[in-house]
Amino acid sequence: MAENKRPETRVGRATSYDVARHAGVSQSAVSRCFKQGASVAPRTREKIVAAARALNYYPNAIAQGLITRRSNLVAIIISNLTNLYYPEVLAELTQRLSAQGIRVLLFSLAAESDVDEVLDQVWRYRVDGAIVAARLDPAQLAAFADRGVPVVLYNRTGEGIPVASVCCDSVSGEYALVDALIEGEHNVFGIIAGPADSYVGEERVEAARRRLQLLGRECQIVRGNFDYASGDTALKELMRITARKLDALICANDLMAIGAIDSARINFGIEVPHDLSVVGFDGVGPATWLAYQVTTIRQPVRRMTEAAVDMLVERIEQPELLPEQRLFAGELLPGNSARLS
Amino acid sequence: MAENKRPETRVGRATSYDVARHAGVSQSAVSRCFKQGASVAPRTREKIVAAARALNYYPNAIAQGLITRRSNLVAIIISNLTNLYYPEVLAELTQRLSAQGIRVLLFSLAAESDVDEVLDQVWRYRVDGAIVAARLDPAQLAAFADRGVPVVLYNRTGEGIPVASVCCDSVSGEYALVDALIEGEHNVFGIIAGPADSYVGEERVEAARRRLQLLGRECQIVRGNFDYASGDTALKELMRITARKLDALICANDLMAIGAIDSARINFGIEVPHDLSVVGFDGVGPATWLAYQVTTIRQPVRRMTEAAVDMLVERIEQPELLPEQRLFAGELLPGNSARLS
DNA sequence: ATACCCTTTGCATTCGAAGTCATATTGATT
DNA sequence: AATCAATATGACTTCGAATGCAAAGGGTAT
Repeated sequence: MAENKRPETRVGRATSYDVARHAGVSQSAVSRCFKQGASVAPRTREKIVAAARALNYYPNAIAQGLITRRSNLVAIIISNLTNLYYPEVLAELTQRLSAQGIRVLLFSLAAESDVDEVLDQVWRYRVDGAIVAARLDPAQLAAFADRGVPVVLYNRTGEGIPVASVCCDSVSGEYALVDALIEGEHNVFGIIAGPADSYVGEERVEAARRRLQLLGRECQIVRGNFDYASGDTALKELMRITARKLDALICANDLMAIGAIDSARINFGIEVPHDLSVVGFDGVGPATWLAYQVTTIRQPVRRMTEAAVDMLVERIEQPELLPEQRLFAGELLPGNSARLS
Repeated sequence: MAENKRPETRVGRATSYDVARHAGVSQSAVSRCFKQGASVAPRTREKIVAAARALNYYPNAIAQGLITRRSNLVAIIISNLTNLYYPEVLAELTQRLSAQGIRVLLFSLAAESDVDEVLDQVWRYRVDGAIVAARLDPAQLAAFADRGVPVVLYNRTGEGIPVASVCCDSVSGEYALVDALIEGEHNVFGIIAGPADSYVGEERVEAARRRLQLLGRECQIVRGNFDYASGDTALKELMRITARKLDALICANDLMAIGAIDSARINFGIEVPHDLSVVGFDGVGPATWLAYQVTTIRQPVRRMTEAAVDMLVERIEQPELLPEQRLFAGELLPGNSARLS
């Protein structure tokens, strides 16, 4: 400990060679020492650990990635983080992957058209896998398969192409909502759809429409884009179309439901749920706020993210595993934004 | 083009050697071809580009990182993504970094105590820099300096230790809010603070308290934890303490302000802003919803994220640059949750 | 003491691209 | 045709850790 200079004055960080020299062993020994289950004598290990600590040594994950062909990186590709629903998903995914010793390379799309540029980077970083909550076209999905990079889609499917995916069941969810509304004796139904390029959006609307049709009810559909303002706009449009007769409103997500509720109360002086019942989908935080208590389907985010991570890790370890789709039922939150009986 | 097998049957992806062989040139040539501004004859370049395309070649960023000692990775460390304010920041940062050719390694903390484990990984991946929106203790900050990894703190400072940071000015923001409330002739002031370990939380509360004191007003302070439910709880507590006389409420963030507004209206039948004025901080999406229209300070997120990325990139390129603090004034959104005059 | 086995250890090579240096090619100039 | 500069190209080494293989060490049984 007589040295008062830094152990190694070089600019870069200590390498396994530095540690080896300091401990009087070979580089191989250092490598083995940090590898779980390799044969190293206790005395040697001690010396190496001491040297590593003295030099502040951290193995270079980049070099490890190069030689082992395992980057321990997973790409998470999310289209619009501003959708209130995704932050929770992202936090869950990140923490679960961390727990598995996997790091997250995050890609957030400003526009869906940026997917190709993102994929370019994904290939370069030799990620071990990817979790995607964005629309991928068949060619893009094929690229993953070609390269042997496992993918798990989140709340999307391959739409014909076999890909592993985790989804919340739109159909059973919407059926439950529609059935509950029917119980509540509503007459004039409206639907606020999501943007046309949203997979779950279309699925939810289609399911609701079909169920209503089956039960012999007409409905008006207006398109929104999943945000608060579009809930307001769409509600106004529906009020116009139905000559203010609307009394049951199905929204493709909670945020639009909230926008519609506010609009109904404030712009039209309508009481929710007394005069108008509104239901949503997702179970985001604000849906449970006192002012809204939206009747909605809560997605089991924890179970879904757990499934996504499990499926991905499995496929990284066993690339030959076949695609599998896992569909989780959501839970009906009765809330207080709809008369249900 | 007579081959109907894949160009290269190996499991891994094509390397620069494969491309070189296919194009009949050396590996060096391939490397140069993909490097901006290197000398390659047009004819050679064509051959290489054609070969690269044929083999579906993407340079291995891991290998590049090893040899150049530049990973082009930046760590983003965020404590609680569920804070409504961060998703927007994260999306902005990610997109801006992408535009600079930098990839994001995301770390989301479940608990503040996980920072050391996260940093361990940060060192291993040899990130070029980090943007941190989480509490770092002096030792952790020193570790960044030791390793020569530039950091930019987001809405935090080094609290004595010099570090580059980007913040929204709590003091001027709270002064503006307090002054506006004073204009509105309020008498009984309450404050809902953030959690004790939040830097901005403490700063905002302290600023508001000081300003009130300066103007000769007393106030009651109750601690919340930045979420909706704690706004509700804290409001109840304040109503108890003040024997329902509370008529001006300053909340350390918008989410608690919203919780308090809902609680006041629904649990106490109080009219906001007629009987109670509530102000927040941040300018998150829900603050502008029709039902709330929170009077608040909007953080200039775009300018702040731009500054954070610029500062970081500058420091990656010129490590000798000294720490700099950039403080952005927020904009007072008058809203409709407070009587201001 | 010898033979034998099992654990430890080091040497040398490998991953894939970048960059240094020396050589080859090209073209312009005389 | 000879000369020189400028450009183009390839051979070789490097980054830092992992690993196959051979050799050395340590212990036990004979």
